[in-house]
Amino acid sequence: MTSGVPKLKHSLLERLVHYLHVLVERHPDNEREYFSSAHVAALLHMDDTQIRKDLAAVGVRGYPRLGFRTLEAREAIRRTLGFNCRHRAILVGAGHLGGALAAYKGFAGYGIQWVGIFDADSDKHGTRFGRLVVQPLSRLHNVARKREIHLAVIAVPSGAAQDVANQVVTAGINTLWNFAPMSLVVPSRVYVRNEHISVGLGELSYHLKQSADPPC
Amino acid sequence: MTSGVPKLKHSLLERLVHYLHVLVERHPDNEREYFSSAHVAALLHMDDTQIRKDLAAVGVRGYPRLGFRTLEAREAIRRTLGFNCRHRAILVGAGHLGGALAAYKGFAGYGIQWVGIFDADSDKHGTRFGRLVVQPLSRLHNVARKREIHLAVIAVPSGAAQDVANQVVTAGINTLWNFAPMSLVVPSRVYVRNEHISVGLGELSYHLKQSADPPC
DNA sequence: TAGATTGTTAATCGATTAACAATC
DNA sequence: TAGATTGTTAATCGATTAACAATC
Repeated sequence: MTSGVPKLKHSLLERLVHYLHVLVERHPDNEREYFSSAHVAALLHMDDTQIRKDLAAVGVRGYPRLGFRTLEAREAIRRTLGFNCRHRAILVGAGHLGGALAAYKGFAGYGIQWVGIFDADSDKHGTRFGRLVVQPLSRLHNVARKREIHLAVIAVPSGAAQDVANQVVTAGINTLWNFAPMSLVVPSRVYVRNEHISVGLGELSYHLKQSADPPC
Repeated sequence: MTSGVPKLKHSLLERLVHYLHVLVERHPDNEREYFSSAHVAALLHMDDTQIRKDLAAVGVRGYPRLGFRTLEAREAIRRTLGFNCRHRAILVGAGHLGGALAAYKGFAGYGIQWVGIFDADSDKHGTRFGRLVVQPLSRLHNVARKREIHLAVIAVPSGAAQDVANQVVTAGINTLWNFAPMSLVVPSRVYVRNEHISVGLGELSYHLKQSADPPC
């Protein structure tokens, strides 16, 4: 491995997303030209040293007495995370969840560009989702041949997920975002991010159990 | 802090969920009476010592030469996470995402029992979601008065989320599962788990940027 | 018995936090 | 200048991994 750019840890990436929230979405401090590491740290219940180190890691330097430039930090984080790139993505599954994802306007701000929506159910074919029309999954190959597709979002029932994953991988897509509550088996070159609902639920359920009175 | 039971770390809870997947859902090894820590470790790309320590933490002892009893470990994890409890929950938001959550059969296996679905949009009132009918949010207080509600799942657009959170908290619900892509301000006694799509997206976007050719 | 696997202690590693000099 | 805040090194803390005796 002779790559010059070290791969950033997931934990850092996650913290960067939180910083971005604070910097752009969460607080009316948006408008402030500078912010201090202590300020962000307090909002996120973190140590301020961590903030400074993380910002240094993405190439942002602060100014003693003033803090960090909001605009500069925001753009550096966005660039680091790749939110300024255009990620061409397809959505497989036009059910409730697929509909929710297709309807979410926020994706555009993160660089996601939908180039196709697919579903196995022929009743759904032709249905409009914004600009796009639901197509049979069999058309995936044609779509993928025309333009490189970077990401496939899988929002189908568990029973269909592995089959969909196979087809998507065969079509040459190497990054998968899996919303089906099951693990997918894919070749090692393929990257899968699972959005398993049970992880969050496990945490919540434990919390509910702990605070139950009388104990469940 | 004189509580006898130490609060388990989130990281442990998350690992437990993964073990449960492997043990019940993921592999046909379901049927095996025993499993070894090395086996689970290999499937999850982890160190086997970690598995043994985690199982010990939830009170499961293994048997030298044999491993751990599948059934015993599974039930211990489920009990630890509270999946054997009945968590009475309401769902606020009957849009795409709310529909996806209401339709997900898996929740029953995690102890979630829906006791009400609410939406601000009067066009949706009366719509059936399985056994339940969408009600106006104003009826929340009545529903909450009849039976204690443990959890409120918030699946409304960003703009409405804070308002919904306020009402839910006023109705006496102290645990929130927030699917709206924004942070909620709540009293400190209220526990919020955020399911922010941007966290997963940040990781994926970074990965896509790294593997982009030509670089985005 | 020999051998596979656990349980646990010790060692390592990495992440977090504290301290403080440098800066404007 | 005094004071607030960064940048960075050192210290602490906790999590991970290695080692190995105990067990069946």
